[in-house]
Order: sequence, then C-alpha cells, then structure tokens
Amino acid sequence: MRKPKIERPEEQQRFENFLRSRQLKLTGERLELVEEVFGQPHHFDADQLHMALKQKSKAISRATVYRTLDLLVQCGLVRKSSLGDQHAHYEAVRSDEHHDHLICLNCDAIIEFYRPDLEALQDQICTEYAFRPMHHSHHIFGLCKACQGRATDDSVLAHRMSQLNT
Amino acid sequence: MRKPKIERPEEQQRFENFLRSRQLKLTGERLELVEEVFGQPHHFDADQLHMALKQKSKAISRATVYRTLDLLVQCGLVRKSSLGDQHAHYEAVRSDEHHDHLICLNCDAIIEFYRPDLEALQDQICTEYAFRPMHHSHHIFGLCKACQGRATDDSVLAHRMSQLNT
DNA sequence: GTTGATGCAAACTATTTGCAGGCAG
DNA sequence: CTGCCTGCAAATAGTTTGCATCAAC
Repeated sequence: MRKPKIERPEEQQRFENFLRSRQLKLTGERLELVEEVFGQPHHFDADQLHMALKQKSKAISRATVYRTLDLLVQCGLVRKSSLGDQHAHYEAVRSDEHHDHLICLNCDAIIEFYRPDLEALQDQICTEYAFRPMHHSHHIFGLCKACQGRATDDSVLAHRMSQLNT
Repeated sequence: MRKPKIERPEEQQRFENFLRSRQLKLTGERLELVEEVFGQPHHFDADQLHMALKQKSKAISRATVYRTLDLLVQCGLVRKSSLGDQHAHYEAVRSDEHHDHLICLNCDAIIEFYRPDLEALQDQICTEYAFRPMHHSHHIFGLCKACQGRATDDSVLAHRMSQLNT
C-alpha cells in the first residue's frame, strides 16, 4: 500500500510540471492525449491519434491534437519524425530509449536498434567539429531479410526511394 | 586538346541514358533543369530552382520542376531530404560524395562530414540484421561552435527542435 | 503519327491559424 | 475574473493531378 503500482504518472507528471513551468493549463484534453500517446504503438501519426480518441468517444479536434503534440515534443515526451512519408510520424519517448531505425522499403517494417558504439562514434565526431548535439536522426532504408527473398517490383522500389524524405 | 575540360556532360549523360532506358523523352526543359540543379549550392528546394530558372528567363512550370526532380532522384543524380523544415530539400549528388550532416538549430549552418568508420559500422549493423541497405540518412542537430558562444533564445531552440522532421 | 511532356489551374494533404465562446487557475 | 484553451472552419504551403495542347522520336 505504501507504493501503489503507478500506472504512468511519470509521463503525466512530467507534462504537468512542464505546463506549470510555462503557466500553461492542464486541461482534460491534454491529459487524454498524453494517455493515448503512451498507449499507441511505437510509431503513429496525428490522424491515428485523432481517430483512436474518437473511437473511445473522446473526440478532440485535430487542431488540438496538433497543438498538444507540439507541446509534448517540446517537453521531450514525444519525438517527431517523417520516415519517408509526406506526413509527420510521432513516437512516445519511453524511459531512456534511444534508437535508430532500419526501414524496409518493401514492407514498411521498422526495425529499431541501439548501438552504444555508434552513439560513441557520433559523439566523437561532434567533438571533432566542436558541435554540441541536441538531437539526432539516423535512418537506413533498404530491404529487410524477408523482403530480400520475395520478388520485389523494382519500379515500385525506385519510386519509394524517390519519395524518401531523408 | 585531347581531353577537353568536360563541363558536366557526365550528369547529362547519365540522365540521358536513364531516360532512354525507360523510353522517356529528352526535352529541353529536362536539360535546363539538370544543368540548373548542378549549378545550385548544395541544398536547395523546388521553389528556389523554379525561381532561379525564371530569372534566367527560362521559366518552367512548377509541375515540371517537381516531375523532373522526381526523375532525377530516381536515377540517383539528386538526393531528397527534409532537414527539419516542412518542405523537401534537394541536393545534387556529385561524383562519389556520401556524407552525413551536422545541422545548427540556431544559425541553420549545415556541416557535412564523411566518416568511413561510421559507414563501416552501419554496414556491420545491417549485416547483423540481415538487412540490405539502399540508402541512409544521418542528421545530428544541435549548436555549431559559433552558436555555442552566442546567446541563444531557449524558447526558440525548443520550438525549432519540436519542428524537426527527423 | 504515336506517345509521352508541358503548362495551367484545380485538387489534395497535412498542418496552421483566427475567432467566439468556454473553463482552469 | 483573466487569460489560456478549445472547436470550428477557413486559410496555408507544398506538392500532385487532369486535361488540352505540343513536341520528341
């Protein structure tokens, strides 16, 4: 009883502190959104979030979804990225996750990996350039194991590559 | 005289071959565009290209600019990327350049670097995941040497980070 | 001639913003 | 109460597309 299993107050708490520090308000919509964001699979987009809430009869306007995602990114709870599509993708930043991505151009699989040696190399490069890193993005596009065997339509691949927003 | 300094027929040639291989036509507009692309500074966007041509009284419709850039990306002469802005950036792929970027969130400087050891590490990671890499993107955002000294507006930086399309 | 290319304008998509009324602090 | 928030709809921005005409092969 002393330490009840805390669901995910950590995120809520961080968001709350962030809002207070900026004299912003803790509204019901914002709480719903934080909760839903951390209930989503790793990668989602603004519309998926909007839909998910609508289905739970907790409709929140798209404008508010965007406005809140922006706040969440600013406070570091969410990461924004566009993995080649023309619209932004988001992902909740859980604990101390810090990973890069392998993205299959054929089946869209996203393989996440974390390599301390790669991180170290990056830091070294930054040091050499006297650059202070604050954020990084590392995506490798290609064919996953499964899709290397399968027949792939080269023209489709070529088109996908041309559409990459790297 | 034996080997006249070749301006940039290499790119033109590659594009020409690419077009022929797909039974596409080599039009005046397409040639103008290839030339202008390779005359642009490293990073440019569709509109800059469109404007540049307009000023040389060689106006080509935006639609054609986009359509041609798409072809150039497909044939590998141009790389597409969105370095945090909401619109795509492009860069001509010169010779064997292959680099990653350090991007300053304060002054927008783009520092390019190439590290064979980083490339090697990437290849090793792909091998471990049985992934066949075809393209990659690696961006590190932060503050360049000069901007670390300068006073920076934290709220502006926070906003810039939140707008990153990584 | 046949087939693809261009320009124009309209269509689209993702995202942002102005505004009037509503609610947290 | 004051000021930030919300939803709505209209506005943007970048990019794509349909169509009639035109040029490359």
